[in-house]
Amino acid sequence: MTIVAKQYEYNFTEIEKKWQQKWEDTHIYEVERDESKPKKYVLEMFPYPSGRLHMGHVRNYTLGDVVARYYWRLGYNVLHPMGWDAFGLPAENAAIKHGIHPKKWTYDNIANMRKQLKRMGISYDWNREVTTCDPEYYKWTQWIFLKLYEKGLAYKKKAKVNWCPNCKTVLANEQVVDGKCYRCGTPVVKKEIEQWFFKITAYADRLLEDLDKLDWPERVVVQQKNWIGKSKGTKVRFKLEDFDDYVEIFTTRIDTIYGVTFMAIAPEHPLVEKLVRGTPYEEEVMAFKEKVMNMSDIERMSTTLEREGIFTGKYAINPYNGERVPIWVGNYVLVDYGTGAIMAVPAHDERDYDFAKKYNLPIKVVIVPEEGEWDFDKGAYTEPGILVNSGPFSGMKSEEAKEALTKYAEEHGFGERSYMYRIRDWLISRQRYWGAPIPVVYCEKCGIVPVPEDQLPVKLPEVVDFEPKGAISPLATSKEFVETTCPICGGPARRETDTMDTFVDSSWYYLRYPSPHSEDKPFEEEDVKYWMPVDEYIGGAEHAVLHLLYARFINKFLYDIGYSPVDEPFQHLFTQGMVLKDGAKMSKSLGNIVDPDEMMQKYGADTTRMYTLFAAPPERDFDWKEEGIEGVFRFLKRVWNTINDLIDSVDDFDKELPPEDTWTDKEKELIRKTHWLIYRVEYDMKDNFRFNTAIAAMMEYMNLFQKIYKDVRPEVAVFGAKTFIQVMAPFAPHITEELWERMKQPYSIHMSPWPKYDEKYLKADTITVVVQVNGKVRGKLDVDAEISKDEILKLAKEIPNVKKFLEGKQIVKEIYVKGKLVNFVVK
RNA sequence: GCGGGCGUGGCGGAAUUGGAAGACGCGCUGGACUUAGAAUCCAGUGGCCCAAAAAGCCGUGUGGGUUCGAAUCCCACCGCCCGCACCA
Repeated sequence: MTIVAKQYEYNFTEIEKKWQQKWEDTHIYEVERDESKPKKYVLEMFPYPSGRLHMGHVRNYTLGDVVARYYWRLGYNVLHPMGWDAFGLPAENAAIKHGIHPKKWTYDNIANMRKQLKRMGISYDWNREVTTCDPEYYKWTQWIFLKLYEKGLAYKKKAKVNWCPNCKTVLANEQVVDGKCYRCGTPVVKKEIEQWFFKITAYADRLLEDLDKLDWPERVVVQQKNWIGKSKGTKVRFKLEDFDDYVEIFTTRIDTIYGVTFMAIAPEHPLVEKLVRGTPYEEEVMAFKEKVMNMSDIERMSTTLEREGIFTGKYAINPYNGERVPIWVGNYVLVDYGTGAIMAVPAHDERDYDFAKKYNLPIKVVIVPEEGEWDFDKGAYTEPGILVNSGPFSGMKSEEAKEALTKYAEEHGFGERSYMYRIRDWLISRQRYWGAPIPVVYCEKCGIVPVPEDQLPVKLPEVVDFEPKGAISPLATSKEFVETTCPICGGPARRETDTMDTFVDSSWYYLRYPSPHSEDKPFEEEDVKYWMPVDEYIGGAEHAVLHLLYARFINKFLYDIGYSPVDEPFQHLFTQGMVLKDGAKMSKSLGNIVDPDEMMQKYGADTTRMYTLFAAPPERDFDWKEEGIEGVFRFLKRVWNTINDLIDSVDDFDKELPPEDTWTDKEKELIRKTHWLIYRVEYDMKDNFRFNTAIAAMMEYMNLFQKIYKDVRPEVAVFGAKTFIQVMAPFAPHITEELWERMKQPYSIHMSPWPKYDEKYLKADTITVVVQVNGKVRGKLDVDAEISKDEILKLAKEIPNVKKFLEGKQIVKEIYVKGKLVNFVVK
């Protein structure tokens, strides 16, 4: 048993500082476009500069760093940049609360967080730092707006929009979760205001189809698919009985149209008023409409809300069979989906069924199951089946009937094939100060006039009254900002005072890193052509339908107008799990925050990094445990002591391994394990970043190394130690760099080639074969790897314990799985 | 309700994809070194049976199935997490 005699002081603070300085001085992580080398673009979602890094950031950026460092070692030219999603409400709130200017607040926070990231030893190319609130950046955010406007994809309209009374601004649909503001949780209310929108719906089909090209987590893909919510169906126009007008409906179940017994329209539908005006129904119907419209979104969206409705007194005609169909107003019909009106088929739709039961409307069966019976007293039959009572279409199967009925509608001009989407256009105006101004002016003569490109950026004025004013942006208080001249006629004009949603800023930042200093273009063609797409994008899954959808949209647009070289920006997406404490998300109010600075001070950056990787598989949530980080700290100290002890006893660190035929058993064991380690870590890197098991392999290796390094020749031990720290370098960059230097190796370990394993050392010459009888382990054999089946079966039968179980039985089958096990099946 | 994921020791988690369940770490127990502790090192650690060991039996949410062999595949059920949810 060998015990490390000496303890070496592991002064991580000094070591980490020393190397961070040297990396910076020698610019080793700075990268240039180089067509002669293969590239990798590794990107982590940039943070909002809140002022302090949290453990979620530490985990996120450590993951990215390991990947980036690994790719460097494989010989790639690696782009690994960092920046700041620097516009946003908290800066403005700080200004209101503490009287600090949002700009100062933001830049102070950035300075602190940049320091924290450097202290973590992340391999960023800081020359490429991008800050979205920098006029040199938002100039191009505004430019993108102008390009969208030019193509008719940015437009202004008066709309009922989501308003957060707490944040005092409007929100996009994606930013409303369960009827509440995604940021502060306040229930949103509807407000009718003129707002700017981006026409993301024009890209709905491509955003949907191209999901198949991406190497993304299923979960995120599914979320985007649901959000886009495409469904295939048929539009049908039902003529009104008393007017020269019609009700248009959308249905995915045109095969049930002979079963229509009423129609239901949304209370907000413009037809409602027209149908009942001046009739005895008017008063009641309008009262019902009021009642429904006064409900909050939360109430209205509630699944427990009872289906209610009211008859309008009017009828429409089913164009297929000429039947008169009563028109109702229903609270369950949504004005902003489909056409805001439905054909109701109680026999084959649960909602219509409930409604019909409640108001005693007829239930007409037009679909029966292909096999078996359906009891319509119990509920609607909503599955496909065979059509009955459907005129000439009776007897057809649902799928076939859908085609035939749609074709019929098209031929007779009262309907056609149609697709509906759940996704709405992206509302991008915000009534707040700290954002990129929308580059538009309003001229009395010329109307809406986009600011010419050569006048960008439209700069934010420094002095304004930040106090929110309701539906008016704080920018409106700045006379100097608002009052301008029209770029067309030169007459007096007013600037748009709303700013853009911060998700616009972050929808293209990955394109800026390749050319962060470009002055007359958002980015250079050769740069993005070389670097794009992002090969590895790492961040939280909470952005599934926010940032990740917006970024895909904006990139597609830039691709279409010839700027982005790729139609999808993020080839591979990795969504990491959260860091919890005591089973809950860390938060100030719960008082369960673990501070990264504190951890780095107590254990060092290497330990903190490795613990966040070791604690759990990276895609899973994990609970922060002080004992856990101590375990990793112990491991690094063990590495430090052992390798320093070796270093003390060796002079020449560059000696070749001795010839293979002279290797002792222990040397052979250590050399084999070394190859195994490289293989294991590579395997885990490739298999979805399984860094937890990669680190486990390093620990396993160290356990063996420590046991036998004194019993092997120095060159063998040095080979093992060098390989080990080379493999560990992407995970713990400082301690490995220090040990590398102490082994007199050329700077820097992080630019040294990744070690290679040799297959032949992965297989041992002797293997342990398990011997089973009827599937139960009864013995083991250590045998030569190349042993024949006959031989091993013979040996197996001689094991006393196996013999015991074979005695008096008849062997019906003998199984030998090469290198693994023998199984005797006996009776 | 629909869709997706998961369920393994006291805990976090392994199991190279159908072949020794529990790697690695934490925790715990015993020991060495120490006046003592911390640190470090060594040994042990799924349960049952046993004074102990060997041998044996049980064991991957539950019940069934396929297979020589199942944590892994199939069916049913239970529980947890995530997403969607009157979408016509």
